[in-house]
Amino acid sequence: MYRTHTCGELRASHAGESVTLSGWVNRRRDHGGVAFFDLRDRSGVVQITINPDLPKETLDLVEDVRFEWVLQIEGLVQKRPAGNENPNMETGEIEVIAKNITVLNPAKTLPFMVSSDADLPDENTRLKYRYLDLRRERLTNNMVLRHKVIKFMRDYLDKQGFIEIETPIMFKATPEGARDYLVPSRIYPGQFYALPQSPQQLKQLLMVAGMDKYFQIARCFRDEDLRGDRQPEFTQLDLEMSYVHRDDVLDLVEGLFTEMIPAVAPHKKLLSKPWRKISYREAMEKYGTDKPDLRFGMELQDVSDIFAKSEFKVFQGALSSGGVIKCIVAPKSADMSRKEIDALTEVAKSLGAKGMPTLAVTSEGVKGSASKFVSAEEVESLKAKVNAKEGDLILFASDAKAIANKVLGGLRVWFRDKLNLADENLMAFAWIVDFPFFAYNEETKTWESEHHPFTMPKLEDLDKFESNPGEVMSDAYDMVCNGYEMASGSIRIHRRDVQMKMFQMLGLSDEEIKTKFGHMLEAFEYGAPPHGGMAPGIDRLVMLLADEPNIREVIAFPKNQTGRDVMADAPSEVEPKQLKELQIKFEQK
RNA sequence: GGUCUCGUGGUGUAGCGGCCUAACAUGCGGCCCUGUCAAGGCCGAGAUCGCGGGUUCGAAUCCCGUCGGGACCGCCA
Repeated sequence: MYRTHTCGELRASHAGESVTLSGWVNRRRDHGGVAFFDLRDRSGVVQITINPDLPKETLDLVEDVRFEWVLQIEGLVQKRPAGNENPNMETGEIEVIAKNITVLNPAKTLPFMVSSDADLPDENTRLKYRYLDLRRERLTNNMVLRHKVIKFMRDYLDKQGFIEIETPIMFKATPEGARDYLVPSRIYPGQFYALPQSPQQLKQLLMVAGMDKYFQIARCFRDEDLRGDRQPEFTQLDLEMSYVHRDDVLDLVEGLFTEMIPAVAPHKKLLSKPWRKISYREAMEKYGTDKPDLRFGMELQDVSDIFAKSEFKVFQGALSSGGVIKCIVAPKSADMSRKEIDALTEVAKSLGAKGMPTLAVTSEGVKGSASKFVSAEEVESLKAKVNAKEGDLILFASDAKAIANKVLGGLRVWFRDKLNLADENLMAFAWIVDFPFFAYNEETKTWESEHHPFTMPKLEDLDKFESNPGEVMSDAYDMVCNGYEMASGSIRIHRRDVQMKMFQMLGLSDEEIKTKFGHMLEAFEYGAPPHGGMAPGIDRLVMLLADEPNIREVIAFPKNQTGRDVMADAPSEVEPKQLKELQIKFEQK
């Protein structure tokens, strides 16, 4: 038997028990006479005490032991001598007096220390030795937290009458949306499976199949460029329900999250119960994004009316070409240096701004790049309207509304980080609702579905489908939290005629519709129930709950920003024989 | 595809034209040490400063290119 207990579970109540432990040497402290090892397993760390009265060969062995050796310890649990307790350790009241030590496996010197997060190595090195990096308490805890989150979801949904159903990883390529990862077929040369961007079609077909309430911890694949919160494969809690309206879905998921957060991450507070519902339009107007961070204010304000007769050419120009003048007020930032303002202007430009006029409210009146061009009356009405106080910095965007919103939304987040405006223990969940159904693509001059092509339009907008597609609202919704999109969902189309119209609006030919989506349309002819669902992203959720800066920290084996697994070195070339079987040849190498 | 940024012993940093024969911490090796918990003390080994080219009397340091990492924009139905 390798062990009778885990390292982290021992407490004062175990005093007097003989135990066997197995684990890694986290630290060693050799005093020449007495020596200590901290033995670690997933459950935690416990101090092993080696007294000098052990046999010589055991003491010689102790001399050789180094960090991360795997040991088996047989010993006696004892309360530590008075004054020697360590309140910083879960097991700090006791120690295990070693009677026998077995080396299960020695270890080479590791490329980095795993017993401390100080001097964290370069991420590439961490990823190359991911199996070592995961030994860190922090990453181990992340894996445990992730397990708890998924376990809670399964238990909760089970109680609510959901069943978990697996859907294929090898499925069919879809024309719209993200790029597909393709899997060549050996049996059908020249044909490909696609890895699902989400189980969207399959879960709808499960509704047609009468499964009623389905969920799955589903892996999704999208071949797009990566970010800190985006991996090529990621995990969603995918769920779908029959005979529901929007609020049935929202209430269910809100209930799940509201109960889950205190259970798995008690230090996190919820912003509000029930969650706010914010229309897409309001989110864009007030926060400049459809995934607002609601942990702080600094809302965008439209001040076009104040500058209707402005002398400032920049403002004039924006208004005369149909744009707006909007601003945000950054608290206690009137003294920002020229250098900082310049750097921030670059941020604004990267978001599409042509410039970034500012007004600093100081005891000696307003200063800043716009101060020369604004009248005293304008300043007074501005200060009153946006509630700017001495020491505040007002930043403007004057442009087409969409650009102004985007720029100020970006600056708002920049100030959040600079001024520490957001409480990191707050989970500011909200629903974004009433999305437009179509988005106009300026490049291709076509209408595209804003969500996905299976989303139900609002019934009252059906007659605007052709006359005014931009005004059609959809029964889609997003869950946002702290500036991240956490989930996306919708009530789906369950009627063949509406789905057909949708595909036609998106410019698909009858032939394309038949070959790409024929199975969906046919399914809808056999009595498809009204249904809807959503899919919360698990990686981002765990990232926020674990206070991690990116989702790689909560994924056991993530890929780097260029989509590479640096541990196994994938993707990699394959044997010519494999390519030949698939009848694949490359034009050049 | 674009913008910004980083690359110095095993690891993390400092150095940013000559004081560099590259510093500090940690890890590593050796010795000492009976109550530590980032144990402590002493000694020692370990880096052609990512790579290539250029400027210069002289380059870790400046310039160009390239490779690799990260952040962001595009992209992500």
